[in-house]
Amino acid sequence: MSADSVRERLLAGRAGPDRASGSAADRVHDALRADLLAGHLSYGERLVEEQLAERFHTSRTPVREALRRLETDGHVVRDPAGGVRPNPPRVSAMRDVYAVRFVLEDLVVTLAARGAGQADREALERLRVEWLELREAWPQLRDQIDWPDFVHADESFHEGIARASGNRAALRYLRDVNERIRVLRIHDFTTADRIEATIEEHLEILDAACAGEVATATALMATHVEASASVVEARVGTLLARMFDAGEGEL
Amino acid sequence: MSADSVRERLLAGRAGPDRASGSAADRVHDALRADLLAGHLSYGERLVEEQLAERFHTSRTPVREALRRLETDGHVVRDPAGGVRPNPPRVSAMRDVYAVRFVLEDLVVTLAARGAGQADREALERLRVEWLELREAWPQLRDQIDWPDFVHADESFHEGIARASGNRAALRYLRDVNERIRVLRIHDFTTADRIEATIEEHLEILDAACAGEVATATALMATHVEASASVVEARVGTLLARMFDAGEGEL
DNA sequence: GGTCCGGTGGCTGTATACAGATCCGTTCGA
DNA sequence: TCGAACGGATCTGTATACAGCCACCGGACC
Repeated sequence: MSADSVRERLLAGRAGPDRASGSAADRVHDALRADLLAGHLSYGERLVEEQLAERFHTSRTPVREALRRLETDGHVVRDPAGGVRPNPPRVSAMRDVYAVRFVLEDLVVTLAARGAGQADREALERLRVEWLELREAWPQLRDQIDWPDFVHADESFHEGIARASGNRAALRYLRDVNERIRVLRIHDFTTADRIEATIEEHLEILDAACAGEVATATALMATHVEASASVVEARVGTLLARMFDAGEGEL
Repeated sequence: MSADSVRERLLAGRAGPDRASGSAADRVHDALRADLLAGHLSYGERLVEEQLAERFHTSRTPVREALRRLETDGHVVRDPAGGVRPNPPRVSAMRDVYAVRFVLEDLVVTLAARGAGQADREALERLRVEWLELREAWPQLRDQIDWPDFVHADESFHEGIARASGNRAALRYLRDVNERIRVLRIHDFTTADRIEATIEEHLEILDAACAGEVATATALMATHVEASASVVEARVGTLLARMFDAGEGEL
């Protein structure tokens, strides 16, 4: 397996499902979501349907729908004065979502490691092979990718576990959780150390899960998610402080 | 506290937030949701924007929005042939959602019983008083209410715990969980026995939580939710079998 | 008889006009 | 000078027309 193909897979989920061929509502939604995640919109800025329609060369109808979707995903909040504005990240809200993530990740890794179905076990094994390849390829990749993009590889790992759990509801809720904390988790992988540690942790979890060692797998997963939460909280704390100083957002 | 006022509180949440004054989209959404929960729509029936607009004396625009909301709440699914149709309940999907509910209820009761904040502790105490009153009033209420309506009282108990946990994300996800299993949970409270047992279990949980006995509270909550799952699954199993015999839905 | 192809109806996606609510500035009066 | 009412700008909610897609159906050809 070449480093290039691993790199391709790693970057595949970067912008989410890249549906250039989708409806106008999809286009607007994806574009705004990307802007929000990249921090291109300041938190005071109001997003007004008419203006967005003009910007995306479409009418208000698709824009309306896109804004509603962004709202239910927690990316924007309604402004009493009309329109919506980017939902400023708060440390307290992040802690709440992470607490939910802990218990959901524990649930899916338990189910996956218990491995009732043959198909689930095989899915775990495939995931393990992928991450073995990624570890192999990392020395070459580290100069070729923007490290924050690694968050998408990380998400695909956790999504893989959730799939292997066979619990579709848990998968759906974990996706929602990821959607809500992605804007912050981008700040997780900013050093090579963090990425290399993450790769090792993922492989340890997969080893335990594939071996059916439920207790080991859940313990490792708890440590893994805990570490991510700590790193993100530390980084985000200083980030929010900086934005606050700059008068860009409210805490 | 009179039985009447308890009854009033108990039935308050019956139809969800009853916003007769809301937008047309809200009206359509609430009406369709009520129909779906009451089982007034057969699972084969396609809901088409134009027809619904005529039925509710409005245009397609609010109907569109209502259908999208019902879709994200899992009440309807898109039909490849156009429109949406009621999402037929499946036992396997119910088990998945209940597995998520287990871990979320465990999380919130843990947080609530740990009771970091004074306000949370007071909220728990108020909830306990409400259920003491409900137990008191039950002998009179049992002839005055449709027992399935008790599901709304039950939900308000669990929502109260989630509020007292102080974790807004968990509260949001539990609301979503409730939204998805309500159509089935209606079949939980069809006997006086079940209702009386539920009241006692709620009070035991609240006693433990108010006393800060975390382990006891979580154990009681687990037993409580487990019992609900069993009862619902048994009832729903026969219900789905009957619908299937009648050719109304697909499994 | 089966399969492929083109027509056709139905439904969604989108554009656009209009109505109603709300907020802000201004002006008039005390 | 302060307050209240008026007016206008702005934005969302809703109605409606139009365009395009897609499944379904019927017929022709293999």
